[in-house]
Amino acid sequence: MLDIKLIRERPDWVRQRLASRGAGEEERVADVLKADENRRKAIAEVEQLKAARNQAARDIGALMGQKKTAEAEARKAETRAMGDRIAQLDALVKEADAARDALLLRLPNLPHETVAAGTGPADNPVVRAWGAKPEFGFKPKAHDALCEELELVDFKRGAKLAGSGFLLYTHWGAKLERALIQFMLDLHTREHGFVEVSPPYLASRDCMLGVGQLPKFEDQAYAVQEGLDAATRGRLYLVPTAEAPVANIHRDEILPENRLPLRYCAYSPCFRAEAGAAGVGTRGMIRVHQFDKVEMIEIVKPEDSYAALERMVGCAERVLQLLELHYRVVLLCTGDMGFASAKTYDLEVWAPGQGSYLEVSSCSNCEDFQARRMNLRYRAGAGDNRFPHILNGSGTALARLFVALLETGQQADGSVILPEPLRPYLGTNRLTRPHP
RNA sequence: GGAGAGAUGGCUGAGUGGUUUAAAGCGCACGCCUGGAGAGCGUGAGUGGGCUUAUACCCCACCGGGAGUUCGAAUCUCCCUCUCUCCGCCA
Repeated sequence: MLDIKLIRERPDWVRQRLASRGAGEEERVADVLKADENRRKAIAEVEQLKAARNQAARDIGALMGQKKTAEAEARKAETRAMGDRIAQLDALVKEADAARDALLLRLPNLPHETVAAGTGPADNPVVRAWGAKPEFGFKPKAHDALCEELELVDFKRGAKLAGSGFLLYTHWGAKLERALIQFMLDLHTREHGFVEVSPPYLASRDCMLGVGQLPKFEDQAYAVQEGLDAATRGRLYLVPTAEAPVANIHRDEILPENRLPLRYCAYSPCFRAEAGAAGVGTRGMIRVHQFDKVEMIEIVKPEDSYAALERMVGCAERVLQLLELHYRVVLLCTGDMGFASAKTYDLEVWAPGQGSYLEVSSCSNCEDFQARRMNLRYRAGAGDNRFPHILNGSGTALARLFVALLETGQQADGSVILPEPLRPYLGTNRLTRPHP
């Protein structure tokens, strides 16, 4: 969430940065300022009364001590009415607080000044590309055909088990999925300095609010219900990304400065309801309700966060480089960025069978937007607690990486050659039909 | 799921309605002392908010979370969460 003091002191700048997202959010700034003013007025009034009540209580205590019972009773009687007034005003403060927070929690982060202005994916500048589109002496197949022929994924039965958008990996497909997860975790922990964690796959509402997944995007999450008790729905959510639990590991803490940067990586399945997304990308495994992902989270001092973002993108790129996949890096423009992010790079891997690039990683610097929501601070010095910056990045998302790997490695005979680093994990250098 | 016990500041740990609107010890920071260190002595130190040029002063709130009783709640009542012990169920 945005710093209310920043909004108070530089409302025009905040409006201008919000406007760059092109969603009209800048119109909410006036509402926020009004709500903030209401809140402060209510607080000032009730606190004055409370100070008076506290003084009265002290006086009564002293009178009782001196056995001046009559005076004490008289003082009690005149103080009694104050309690009701305070209760009323407290309720007003609570209301004003909630009103302000409701607005603040729905305002997106401010795009960093280095982010290109734009309105959609077409305006995302390509920062660099690595490798080249592979050449084939034949017409490359799409991954769904390869999956069926090599029995890597059983789409039909996956849908039978949980509905459209759920995958049943089989034979080499299941092993390849597992191998990719392990390969990426090994890479990030051994070479990139991340600490591996394995979080719960359900996250509390507070965690979801903390990363900015809620309250705006409730329709995209799977809310679970505990047993038959419908009242429990909305307390826990299936994680849409490991970012939700992992970024919140230190919520409500004040970290010693020397613990930063904290670098975590985690595997988790990711569950996305993505209501009403029929049409584009519904075929195969490019857009599904559950996919696997290895996520990187970094908590850093503010002055280090943009260098950390570049580094994190490099860590994600390293995965694709080692797997010998052609990809490009794009900088998301102001109109295409996620809610919590100040600056985001996407990695798009080439999928020859699709004839298009697929997003397999998104690395974002959320600055202090999330730290503020989750009340995570670090001690920069005596009496100087600050919000750290939090970054997240996929390193990388599966399913689509799986697609690119199959489509890139496919051979004329229908088999798929694996890049060298995966071979030890699978015990083979080539995927073939599991049986004749 | 059932029964019981517990949750206090960085840690330990007092505190069952009012000079305790959080004692004491340890640890911490600074100062004095010392050639230096230690010991000793002294001082200080939490979080958020309001008011502010101010991380100064003053004020409000915070003893797991929420509600209540009261002039006044760490303390009494109710609900919830978490931890520990035991029982049941379970991979």
